[in-house]
Amino acid sequence: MTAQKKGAGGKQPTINDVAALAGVSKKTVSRVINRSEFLTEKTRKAVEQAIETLGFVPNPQARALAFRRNFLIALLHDNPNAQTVLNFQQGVLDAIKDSDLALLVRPVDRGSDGMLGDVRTFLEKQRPIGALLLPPISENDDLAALCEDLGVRYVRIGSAPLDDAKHCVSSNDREVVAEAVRALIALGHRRIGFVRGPVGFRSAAEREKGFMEALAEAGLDLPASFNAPGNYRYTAGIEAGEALLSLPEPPTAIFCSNDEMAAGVMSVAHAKRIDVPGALSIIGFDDSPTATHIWPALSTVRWPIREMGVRAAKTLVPDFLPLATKVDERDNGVLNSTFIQRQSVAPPQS
Amino acid sequence: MTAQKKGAGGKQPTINDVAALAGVSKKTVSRVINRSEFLTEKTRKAVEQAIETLGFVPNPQARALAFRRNFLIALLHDNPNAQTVLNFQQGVLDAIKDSDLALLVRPVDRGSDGMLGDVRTFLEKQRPIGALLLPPISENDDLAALCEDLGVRYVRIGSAPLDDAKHCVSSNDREVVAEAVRALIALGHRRIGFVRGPVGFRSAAEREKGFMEALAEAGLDLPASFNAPGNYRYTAGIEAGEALLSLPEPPTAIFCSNDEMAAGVMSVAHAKRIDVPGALSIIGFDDSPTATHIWPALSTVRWPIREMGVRAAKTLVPDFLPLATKVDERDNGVLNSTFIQRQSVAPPQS
DNA sequence: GTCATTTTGGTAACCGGTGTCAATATTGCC
DNA sequence: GGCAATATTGACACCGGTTACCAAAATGAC
Repeated sequence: MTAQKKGAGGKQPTINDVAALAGVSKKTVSRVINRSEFLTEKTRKAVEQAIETLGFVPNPQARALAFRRNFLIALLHDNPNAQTVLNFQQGVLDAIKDSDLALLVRPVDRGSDGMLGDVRTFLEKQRPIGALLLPPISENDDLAALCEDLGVRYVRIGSAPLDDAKHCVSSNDREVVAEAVRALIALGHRRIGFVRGPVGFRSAAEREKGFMEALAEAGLDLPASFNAPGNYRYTAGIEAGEALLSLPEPPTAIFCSNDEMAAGVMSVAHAKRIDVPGALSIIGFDDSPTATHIWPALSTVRWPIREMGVRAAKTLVPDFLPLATKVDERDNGVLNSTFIQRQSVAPPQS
Repeated sequence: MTAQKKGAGGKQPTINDVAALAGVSKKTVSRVINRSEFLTEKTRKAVEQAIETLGFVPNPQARALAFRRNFLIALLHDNPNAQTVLNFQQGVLDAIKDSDLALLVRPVDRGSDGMLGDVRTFLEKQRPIGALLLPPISENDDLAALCEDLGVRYVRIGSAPLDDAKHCVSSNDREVVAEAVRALIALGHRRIGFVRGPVGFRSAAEREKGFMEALAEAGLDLPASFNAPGNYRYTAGIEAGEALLSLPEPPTAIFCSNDEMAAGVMSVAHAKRIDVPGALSIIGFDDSPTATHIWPALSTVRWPIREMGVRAAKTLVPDFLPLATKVDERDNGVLNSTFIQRQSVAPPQS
């Protein structure tokens, strides 16, 4: 029972009450709150005792005003994938759990003209210590510049380093995509299709690079007809599936740049009575809930999104985190994604 | 171009700067900010002009301190469904868009012992104006009592009224489930299975009631073997599917209490080569992304979650919202869910 | 024109913390 | 013991707004 029950009407005790009770000045209490090192053990104990007795909780608004900084960090995201956002968010919360920080969430409308202005207004009004930028908006350099300009720290999350390690946490998507495609090749696949991500997305480019690398290693090439455009949406997967699976000699395996599009391709396969994985292997990317909710379960690449949230928070506000299991200076901020094998992949028929 | 570009180092202008420029006292500026009525048109214009020129943004921390209240509202959620949380969140943000409010997000671990204590600590530390409780934690009366005790307003979101209208926004799930089941019956289905939600969840109970109502109306009953337990997870859907579809006389249609379980049932049908919807119709609930990402697309019930977010915010903090399209006093806080027909439903065979 | 009443603007105190810097222990060293 | 160096603590202004209260100006009644 650490929580002291206060009568509903009873006012919250202030630092002055604590100071009076402990017989010290409010500044000393402030020092205890902020874990100043220049304190006698005896004084500290006395103050802590008084805090405990009164059930004192420092007023964050007052602190924020005095510190000229809010104890808030902002999570800026466009929402391509709700589960990703929430997992990341959970990671951030894991990291700031025992700190004084709280998390502000702010969806951003990537498309809109006023986007930059909106974010500026938001940051000016809330003045968070820092901002975390989730992809795809993390790829927007103007946003990073805006944070810089406003003196708001920032960390960008990406599928490959977007910035120096102080400002970026990323995963090694390219390598893992290559690994996944190598697995297809090892099974005997030679006609492998590709469904691209949206133009201009770094994540899409990385996945494509990984795919191409694996193909090149094996001396295979990608016919234009096997290379379908996409935009990370289910409907794009449907279109790509229609296109690739209507070819006279369709691919025996298709790598899709994300799970939703893979689900679309799989739907087309079902509609065309093409057996998955017997006649067609499919791989996606993200390990979204969809990956395990479709049948057969989708092989995919999981990026360590929650862990990236933890890492991002530690990178953003190391000085506000308790006992901060510090991020190694020499760390480059790259975390490992994993290729996950499920039932959607098998050797090609005969 | 409302945003004024400030040099990076340049300090944020304060109310004093505005007062000086406009040639009035800070009190007058404060009156303008807070839309006081006792002001000459001329004075107000002058102050607004100065604010515009300086790009002044009132410091929310200072206001919060002076007002003795934070301009924050908290969203407390356990995460059964990421998309739901995010959609609701979006609705809340729509509602508070032009206010001074910001949204704090706080996942809650329903299972953990310290849950109540954690939430208490959070609320005491952040002191938000109010809290929004998403299901399933909205069903926890202790949480509501805690808010009451701490003087934090709250609104509970539920599948049926959980509280008086001042504290609750809900949808009419029961009716719409009944409607969906009636649709099955109208198509000719007589052997209809049911996959329940988790025990103790209000939402699960409501969906079950709706299902039973429709059956009763048609003079049908639910054999025990057609009534499968579930917990809203995909794996529960798999188990339920295995059970129901292995019966000598399996149901021709199955209503699942949520989409994930419906996806599980559908996977089993695919594995057993049972044609959906030819030999088996399936209906889910939630209209989650999964519903449209599986094949065939799932008929389901969509609850107006984003709109509920808007409504919840309006109910929680009507006094902080601009021109608040006020919630009608006579409104009971119930919004309408919708039955959505997709490809997973058809008449029973022969 | 004078007095009472209503509007408006100004001053000072305050919200609950923190920074600065000086004042007061405490310790080390000769 | 005396003095310098160092460790602790406190006084006070200040963060950027708000309210309380008062004074000045404007308006209306006689």
